Amino acid sequence: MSTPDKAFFRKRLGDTRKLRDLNQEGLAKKAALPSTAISHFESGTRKPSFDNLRKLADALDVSIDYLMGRTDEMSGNLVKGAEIFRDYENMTEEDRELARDFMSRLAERNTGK
Amino acid sequence: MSTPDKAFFRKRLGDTRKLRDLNQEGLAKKAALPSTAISHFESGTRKPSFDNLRKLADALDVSIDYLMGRTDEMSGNLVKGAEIFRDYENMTEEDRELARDFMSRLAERNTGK
DNA sequence: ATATAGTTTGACGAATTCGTCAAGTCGCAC
DNA sequence: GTGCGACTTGACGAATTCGTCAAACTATAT
Repeated sequence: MSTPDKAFFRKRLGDTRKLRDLNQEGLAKKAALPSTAISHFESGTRKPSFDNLRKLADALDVSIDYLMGRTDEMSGNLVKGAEIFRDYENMTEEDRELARDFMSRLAERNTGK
Repeated sequence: MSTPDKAFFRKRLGDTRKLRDLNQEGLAKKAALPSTAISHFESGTRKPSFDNLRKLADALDVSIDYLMGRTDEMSGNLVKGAEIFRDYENMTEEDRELARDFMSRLAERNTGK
């Protein structure tokens, strides 16, 4: 289950980058990182920090679990509107019901239900 | 933009740990980490390294993307409240703005911001 | 052979996390 | 009040990553 191998990460990072038609410099730019950092990651001399891991996943539009070899699904369900989920978690259950109603009503306008 | 703030990880870690009926010591043992490390993570004074992030996700049996707030999926099953995401994706961008506004307003009642 | 693009490698000080430990806080039971 | 379990906080040296930079290597194309 667990994949304690950083070799997985190295390979997945490089493969995904090429899949996106990016060279290291291109990915570096998208992720706001120095291109040497990308090289260090792909050649296995460094492991990314918490923040940089997220930058990479964001730039490549894949899940972190995929990059780390914990799943074979590239993107699962990436959150598009993460902020509303954050809001949702910060509500009382009472307000959550309000929120669910409101959301479903807006959605119904398009699903024509 | 699509990057949840660091507070998200803190909250998810603690919430998931409690969901698994573990105290910090219990999670520490499962993840082979000192319990003080768990505390530092949940109180936000440290961010986990590449290796420790995986240990936490393995011990809690959730995806790393969930812990980091990049997805609404814990492992394979949809989390409560996920239906609002389906709704969100079915809206026009115009309505999404309405939705975001409404959600943040409800959340603000509790975050006091 | 020369040039260029892509990548690798290693060094440097700065910053952060590492595990370990001690001491402190908080709530709750007795 | 006393004790206890759960959690927090801060310090310490060790280890690792950070960004920056320079140098070297590998193809490929001219």
